[in-house]
Amino acid sequence: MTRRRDAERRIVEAALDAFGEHGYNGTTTSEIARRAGVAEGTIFRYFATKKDLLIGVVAPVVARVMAPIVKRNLETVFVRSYETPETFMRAVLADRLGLVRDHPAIMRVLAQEIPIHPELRDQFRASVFDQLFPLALAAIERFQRAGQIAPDLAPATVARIIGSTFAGFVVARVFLAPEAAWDDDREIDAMIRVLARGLAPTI
Amino acid sequence: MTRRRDAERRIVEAALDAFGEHGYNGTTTSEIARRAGVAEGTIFRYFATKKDLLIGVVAPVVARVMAPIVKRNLETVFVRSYETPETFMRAVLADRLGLVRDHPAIMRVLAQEIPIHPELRDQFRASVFDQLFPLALAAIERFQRAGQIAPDLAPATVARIIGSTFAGFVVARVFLAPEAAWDDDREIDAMIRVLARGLAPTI
Amino acid sequence: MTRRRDAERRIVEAALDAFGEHGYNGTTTSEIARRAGVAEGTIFRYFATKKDLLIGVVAPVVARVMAPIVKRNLETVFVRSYETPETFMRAVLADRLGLVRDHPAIMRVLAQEIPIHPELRDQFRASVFDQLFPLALAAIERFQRAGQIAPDLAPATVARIIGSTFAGFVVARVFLAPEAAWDDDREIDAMIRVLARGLAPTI
Amino acid sequence: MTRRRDAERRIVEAALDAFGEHGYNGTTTSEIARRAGVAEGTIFRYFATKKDLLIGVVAPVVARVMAPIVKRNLETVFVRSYETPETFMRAVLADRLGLVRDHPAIMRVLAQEIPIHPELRDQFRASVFDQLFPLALAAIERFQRAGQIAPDLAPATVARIIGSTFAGFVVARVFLAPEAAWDDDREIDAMIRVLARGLAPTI
DNA sequence: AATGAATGAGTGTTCATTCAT
DNA sequence: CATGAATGAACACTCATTCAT
Repeated sequence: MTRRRDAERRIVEAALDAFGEHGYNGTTTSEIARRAGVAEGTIFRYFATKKDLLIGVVAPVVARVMAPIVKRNLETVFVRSYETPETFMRAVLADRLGLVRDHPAIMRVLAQEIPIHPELRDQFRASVFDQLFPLALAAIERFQRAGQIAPDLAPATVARIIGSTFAGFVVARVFLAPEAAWDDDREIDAMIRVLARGLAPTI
Repeated sequence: MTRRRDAERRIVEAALDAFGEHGYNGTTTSEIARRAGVAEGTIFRYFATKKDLLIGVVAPVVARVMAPIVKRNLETVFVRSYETPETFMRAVLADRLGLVRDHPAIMRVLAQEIPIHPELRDQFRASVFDQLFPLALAAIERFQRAGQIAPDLAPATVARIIGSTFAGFVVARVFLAPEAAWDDDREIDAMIRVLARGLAPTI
Repeated sequence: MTRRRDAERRIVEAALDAFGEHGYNGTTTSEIARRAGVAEGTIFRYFATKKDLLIGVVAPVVARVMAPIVKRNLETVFVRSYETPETFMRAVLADRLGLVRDHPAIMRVLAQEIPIHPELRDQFRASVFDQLFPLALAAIERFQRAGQIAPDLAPATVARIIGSTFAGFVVARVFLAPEAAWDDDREIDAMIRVLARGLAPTI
Repeated sequence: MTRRRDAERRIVEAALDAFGEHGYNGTTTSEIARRAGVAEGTIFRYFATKKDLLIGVVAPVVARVMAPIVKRNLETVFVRSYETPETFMRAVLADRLGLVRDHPAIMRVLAQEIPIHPELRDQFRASVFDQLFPLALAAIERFQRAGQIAPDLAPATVARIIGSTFAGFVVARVFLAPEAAWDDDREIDAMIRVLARGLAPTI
């Protein structure tokens, strides 16, 4: 039993690593088997096809890992009334950065394969995007009504600017230069400060 | 000559489209030949291997299309002394958005294949990133010395925030929702305003 | 012991059914295991290889089921002096039809696999054909000497005509149209009558 | 062009031989390629799947070789008013024997694979059986009305007896003992005589 | 120069067989 | 003994590349 779960887990991890390095189409099942330390046939005991390793392993990880975390953390984040946009953004960023730091390989594979596989795209859109975006818009509008974010900015634009800034940091931090000496607190402070002032209403 | 260049051009365009849709590894040379309206063997008269269609077609497009434009436009952009960060950012954004709008397929393929092919990554880094980033940092530092951008922000952080915000807009605009009704001027105004205020020194 | 024999019997029956439906090469051991309600490994406790399920199960069935019945019934049939070819043919046909009706699946598998597996062919030829044919020829010659079958017909030809006519009925009856409403007695009467008259000496 | 047709023909012949020897499922595409003297990939230039080698080569041969010959020869055979059942049966047997003698391998493969592949069975039934049987029944009924075949015999039974007798000869002649010294004329005479007398009305 | 048929190494997948539990 | 997870050789099929025309 331990063995079994162990083999499946090793296959999934090997597939993630390999997909991340060479892409889905550039990865052979024999390489996954070699990396996982199992026979090639063993892969197909757990996943009927190679695509099931993507859809059935990467995507469920989206659903299971992302959605719950998203729901649990972000809902409290968004529902909870933050006093200022700063504290709001700081909470969101901490959550998202933690998520990516915990699952960098999955994020990487997702980013690479989503443009190519419509199934992945649909699943990702439905399970993640459609749940996050409305919550974010609602929170932004609340801050606009409270006079803490400029009311003439379209909420979608605000969300995109915040999201882009965070995503840029996460991508640079985790993918582009993971080995650089990052001072996370300083970076986060800088981003929060720039965004908070930039989004504030004109006095 | 015209004939020849014509065939080569059609092959390159066909490869770009196909790579963009199915990725490099998910595209067959026979599909490229079919799309280009040439025989499969003809492809190999112009490109010794399939990878040369990526390295030798996509990447040279990076070098030829990006670098010159980059050099010509951005150098003037960066060298020219802008009066305010607003005008600076507006010029940069206009240039980058134009570039992506003119070559969306190449951008897409680049984004997809760069994580997979080290050669592409190196070439891109050398020809684009290494040329842009120092110029951007220099401009930002100039604004900081002029008291127009907060001096306590790390120039690299500033560059990343600006770049992320612009990239987020471009990605949404060109790739994620190209069919939506975008009011480019309004979006650009919003981004510039948020960034300018956010980056401004504390009074 | 009962258990064991029970499992073995279920495996054999499952194999027969599956071989009959998809052929030997088209049947997987896992399907046999599923049909038999045993684990895949259990099959190999009783039969060292898959081929032993054909050679060692189907063929022994030929030897055990066919030969004894053959010997017991047909020897009495052939040895016993029938008064007329009609009664002789009627006895043979009844016996053969009963055999096929009792073991239709084995007959079917035999017919399908004999052309492919030389071992099966040899075993079948030795255990069945070589025992039947001489007896049949002897009986026919006896009738010819008794003036009940035309003496100018080659005994082998007579045997073949009788055998073909019976086989055609059996095949149609058991395999081609098993669900049709057959009036066995009428069909048998017709065949016997046609053969008896056709084989009778010219007056 | 000659080359091309030559390769396709060699593949078909190699497939026929191999299927005949080891059955469809027992034959590998690499063996077919080796026998045909082409690369394995070449097979798939002409036949998209291995099954197309069966369906698309064997079955069309049924349709093309059998049906036309059937239509041309047998229709004239059946439509033409024969004076006696003897001449009728002699014509039918000559035609069928010729067909099998010309395409023994295809007949063999058909016999082996028809029980396993429903597509083949349906195609064979529709293109051959459904066309032959009604014609045969009509001819038999004509002879019964003319008082040349016993009227109390069911036409289907008569057809089956004639067909079985012929099939038994063909099978023995072409498949079981192709190397034996056969006196075809004598065998045919014997069969025709036995059947004609056997089927004749009681005086 | 252009073609596209031929190639064969390589791919995802299957399955008879083994063996630790 | 029975099990069924693991195995890996073998399979049908693909596709970048070659080359005779």
